[in-house]
Amino acid sequence: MELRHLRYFTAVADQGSFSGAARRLHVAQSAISEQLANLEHEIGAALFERSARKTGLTPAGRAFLEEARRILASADHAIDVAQRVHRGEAGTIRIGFFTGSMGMDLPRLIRTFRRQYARVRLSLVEMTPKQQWTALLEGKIDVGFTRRLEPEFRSELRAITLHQDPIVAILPKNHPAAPGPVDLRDLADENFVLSSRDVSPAVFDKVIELCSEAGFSPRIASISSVWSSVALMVQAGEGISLLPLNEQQFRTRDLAFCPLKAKNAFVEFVMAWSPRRDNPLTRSFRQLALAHHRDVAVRG
Amino acid sequence: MELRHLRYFTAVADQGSFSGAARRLHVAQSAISEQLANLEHEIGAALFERSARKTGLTPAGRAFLEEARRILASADHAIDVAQRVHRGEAGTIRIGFFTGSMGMDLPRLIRTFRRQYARVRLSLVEMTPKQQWTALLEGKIDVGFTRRLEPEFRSELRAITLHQDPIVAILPKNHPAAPGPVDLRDLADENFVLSSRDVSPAVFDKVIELCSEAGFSPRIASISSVWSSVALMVQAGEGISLLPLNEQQFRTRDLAFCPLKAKNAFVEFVMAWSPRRDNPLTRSFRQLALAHHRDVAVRG
DNA sequence: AAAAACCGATAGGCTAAGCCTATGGAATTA
DNA sequence: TAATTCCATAGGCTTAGCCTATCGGTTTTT
Repeated sequence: MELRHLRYFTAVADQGSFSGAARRLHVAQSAISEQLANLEHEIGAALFERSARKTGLTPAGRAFLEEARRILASADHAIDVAQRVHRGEAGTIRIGFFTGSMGMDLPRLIRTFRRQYARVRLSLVEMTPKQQWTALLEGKIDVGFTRRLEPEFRSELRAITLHQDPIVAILPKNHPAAPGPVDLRDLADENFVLSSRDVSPAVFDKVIELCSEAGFSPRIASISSVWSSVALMVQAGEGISLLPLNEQQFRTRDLAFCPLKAKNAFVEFVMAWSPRRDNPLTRSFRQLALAHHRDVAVRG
Repeated sequence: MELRHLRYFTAVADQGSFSGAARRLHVAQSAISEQLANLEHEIGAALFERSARKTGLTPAGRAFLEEARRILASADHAIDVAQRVHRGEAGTIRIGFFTGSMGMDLPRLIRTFRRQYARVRLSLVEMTPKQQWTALLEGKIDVGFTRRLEPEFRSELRAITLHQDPIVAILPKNHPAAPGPVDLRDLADENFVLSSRDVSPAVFDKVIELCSEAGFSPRIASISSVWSSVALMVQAGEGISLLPLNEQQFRTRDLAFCPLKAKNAFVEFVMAWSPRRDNPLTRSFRQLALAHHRDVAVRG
């Protein structure tokens, strides 16, 4: 079955006549006859009742007509949708985010965008900062809220810094250094519970860098990939941790979050995209995100 | 655009490769290339990003893919629906009825049928008994609840009598003949408000026949096509009326409905259909209607 | 570093699908 | 009865869609 069959079929149904439809479609009547015979043969049921002088639908034909109209309308719609997306008037923006993005008021940005671009769907995909880079390259997401890019991605991806996220020490409530500000040198002999480098090289490397500037290399007791298990470990006395402030989803009563004295204790929160896959729609999303974030930054 | 384009398109989208799709569809890779180039040209937007080694969708392509899948599914569905209707498993039964049919417990029949044939839609069309005959011939309805057929339709249509509907005299409350039983001869000098012969020849002719048997031909004061205006006329003292009992939708306080003494004061309530357009679905509907009516008759 | 493998685009030829004109049978209209 | 209108069918033509083969480009293998 092809759309041609449906076009012919609906034309005949509309006109109530094969030859009438042929005139309307600017083809010979025999073409209509042949195509509809094929269609009926494929379906295995008569769609028309042919009696000389008058042509009407069978019950099966009436049922098929409803569907045929719907399909033809959908076909037009499909082309229209593709064109609108091509022009940047509609579509889906796939957004990568990670736990820490939520602290940055991403939800409010989403709401703002939804209001302004009602025809645009937003699809949110949770990924680690590192996963987002490759996802951007592969075109699995259009924009990523992630950490500063590793050098190997700098040529292929663009990124703009939205925020400097302070790194804090996470200590048991009763730790002598709490509540800070903490000098990292005082923590040199602690065990560290860090988040995996696979999740966010930027954070991991920054932690190592800070420790090294403080004159030691951290003794790593355990590595974890999710915030909740880091919290659990620290509470359990397994060690202490250093993490960006915004990655903490909820403050736990039993933990202290202590600022560091080091002035470069920050990791960047960036919005990244692939210039090679740029398109009008994601461009306007980025623009709005930037404006939105400036707005938030000024308020805060 | 043809369905072929959509089949090729979704295959490529699924396989992530032109040649892969070609293998799956058992055609040459060049055929895929050509057809998709045509499709993209018609839409006016690229649907795929071709880079050697990897082929992915553009944003427009992703949007189009959703629609394409829907359309292909609809096409399968359309064929399926037509086949089911052809086999009598689904479809729409278009039923003609007139005011009097409601008195015959048509609503309950509808409900019963709906329960048993959930996939079948019933479409109810109000028409006069006479309109139903031609509608049956033209295939505008599948079954009609109507009055006895005029002779000219007897060869083309079948009808089965469900009920004999007594004709009653409709008199002002204080009329001397009320509440009956009435001998028609007592009404010979009255003015009559009758319903139009165009609405129901059976009723009109029966009324004339009854009067003629009573030895007079009725003086017709007014002819009306709807019950409510007949009631209005009689209440206003314009005349009296003779109508089938079941065509009265609601009893009005100011009117008397009086049985006649004549023993043939009946018109038939019939179910009619066109044997030429018969199909399994309407056949089973008729069967159920018959059983249902027997049931009602026994109870009453 | 060269070779092999794989990708999609393109060219040229072939075939069959779809269209055309012409005709025929059936029913309606003049 | 003749003329008209309907749809089906036959036969021929054109072209759309498919095939094979090849090319340039990239990745993978050797």
